[in-house]
Amino acid sequence: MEKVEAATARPASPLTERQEARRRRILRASAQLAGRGGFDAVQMREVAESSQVALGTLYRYFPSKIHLLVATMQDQLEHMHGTLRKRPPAGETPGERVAETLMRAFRALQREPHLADAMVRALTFADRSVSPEVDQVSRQTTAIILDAMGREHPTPAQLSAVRVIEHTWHSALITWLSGRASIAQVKVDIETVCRLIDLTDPETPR
Amino acid sequence: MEKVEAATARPASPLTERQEARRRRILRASAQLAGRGGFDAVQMREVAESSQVALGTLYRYFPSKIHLLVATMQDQLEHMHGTLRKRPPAGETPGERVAETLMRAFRALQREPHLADAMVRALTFADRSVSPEVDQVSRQTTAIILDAMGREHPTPAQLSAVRVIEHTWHSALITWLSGRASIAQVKVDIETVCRLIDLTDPETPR
DNA sequence: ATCAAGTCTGAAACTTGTTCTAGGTTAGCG
DNA sequence: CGCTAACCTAGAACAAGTTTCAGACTTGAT
Repeated sequence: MEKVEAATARPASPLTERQEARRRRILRASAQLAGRGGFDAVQMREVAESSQVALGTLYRYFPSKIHLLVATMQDQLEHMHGTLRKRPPAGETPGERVAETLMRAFRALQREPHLADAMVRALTFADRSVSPEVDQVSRQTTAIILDAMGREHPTPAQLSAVRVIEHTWHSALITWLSGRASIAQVKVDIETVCRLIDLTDPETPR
Repeated sequence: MEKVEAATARPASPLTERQEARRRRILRASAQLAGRGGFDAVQMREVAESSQVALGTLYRYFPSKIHLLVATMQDQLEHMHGTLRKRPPAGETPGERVAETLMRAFRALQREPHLADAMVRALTFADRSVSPEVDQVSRQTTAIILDAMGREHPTPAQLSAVRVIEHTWHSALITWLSGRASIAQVKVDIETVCRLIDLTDPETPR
C-alpha cells in the first residue's frame, strides 16, 4: 500500500494552517448547500457567507463555481475510494466486480441526489479552463475501476473498455439525475457495459 | 416536399406563418452565434436582436437558453439524419456500420466545433425542465444508430448496447470538446463500444 | 368592420456569477 | 521590533440570464 498522495498534490504554495482551514470550510459549505438544492443552491455569496470568508477570497481559492464544485467532487471521490477499498467486490469476473463497485457508488450517490446533481452537472459543464481538475477526477475514477477489476496489468483493450465504462457511467448518471432514466435502467446500462471487460479479459472463461 | 412533422411535433397551437418564420429566424441566429463562439457566444439579447424579435418574445418561444440550444440541436440532428441516410454505411457488421456512421457525424461536428460545443453543453447541462426536449434528441440519436445497424428487429440486448453507445457518444464528445481527449481517442472509444453490438448480434459470425 | 383575446415590443428590473477597489491583517524576515 | 509582500475583508460594480409590464399590433369570430 504505497502513497495515494499524487492525487491531491497542490504544488502551488503549501498553504498555511489557517488557509487549509479556510479551504476546508469552503468545501464543507459547498457540499452542504449542494446537498440541499443541488447545483442552483450553491450560490457563491452563500458559500462565502456560510464558510466565513469574503467573496473575493472564495474566488481566490476557487476561480469559478465550476472549479469549486469539481473540487468538491474530488473531495468526495477520494472519500468514496477509501470506503470502497475497505470492502472489495465479490464478483467472479473483473466485469462483475466493476459493475458491483459502480453500483455501490451509485447507491451512495442516491443517498445525496442533490449533491450528486451539483457535482455531475459541474463536471460535464466544465470547459477547458477546468481541464486539469476534471482530468484529476477522471483519473481517480479510473483508479477506482482498475482497483475493482483486480487485474494488475490491464491490457490495452481493457483500458479502452475502462474508458468506455467511464463514459457510460457519467452519461448514465446524467440521464438519471435529469429524470430521463430510472435507477433500474442505470443498473442495466452499467451491467451491459461492464461485460466489455470480460470480453477482453484473458483469464475469464467464456 | 412534404412535411417532416412528427419529429418536431409541437402539439400546442399550430403557429401561424409569421410565427413559424420567427421561430426559424431565432434558430438560425442561435446556430450562427453558436457557430462563432460556442455556448457563451449565444447571448439571449444578441439572439433576440439578431433575429429581430423582442427579448420577451424570444423567451416565449424558448423558455430558457438551454431550451433554445437543445431545440437548435434537434434542428441540426434532423438535418444530419437526412444527410446520413443518403449514403448508408458500408461496414460488414452492424457494429462497424454504426461506428462508421458515428464517425461521419463526428467529422461533421468537427467542421463546426463551436456549434457542437454549444449544443452538447446545453444537452448535458439541461435539467428536468428540459427533459421532453432532451428525450426527443435522444430518440433521434437512437433512430440514427438503429438505422445504421440495419437490423429490423433489434434484440433487447442490442437495445441495451445502443443505449451504452449513446452514453459513450455523448461523453466522448464532451471530453473532446473540453480538450481532454484527441480525435483519435474518440475514434477508439467509439469503435470499442460499437463492438458491443456485434457481440450480441445473432447473425454476425464471430 | 369591430371587438376580444392573444401576441409582440421596448425597456426596466431583478438575480446570480464574476471582477474590482480601498483599506486592514498576517506571515516571514532582517 | 518593524518592514514588506502577500493575503483578507466589505462592498460596489459589472455581465448575462430571466422576469415583468404597459402599450401597440394581429388574429379570428362575429
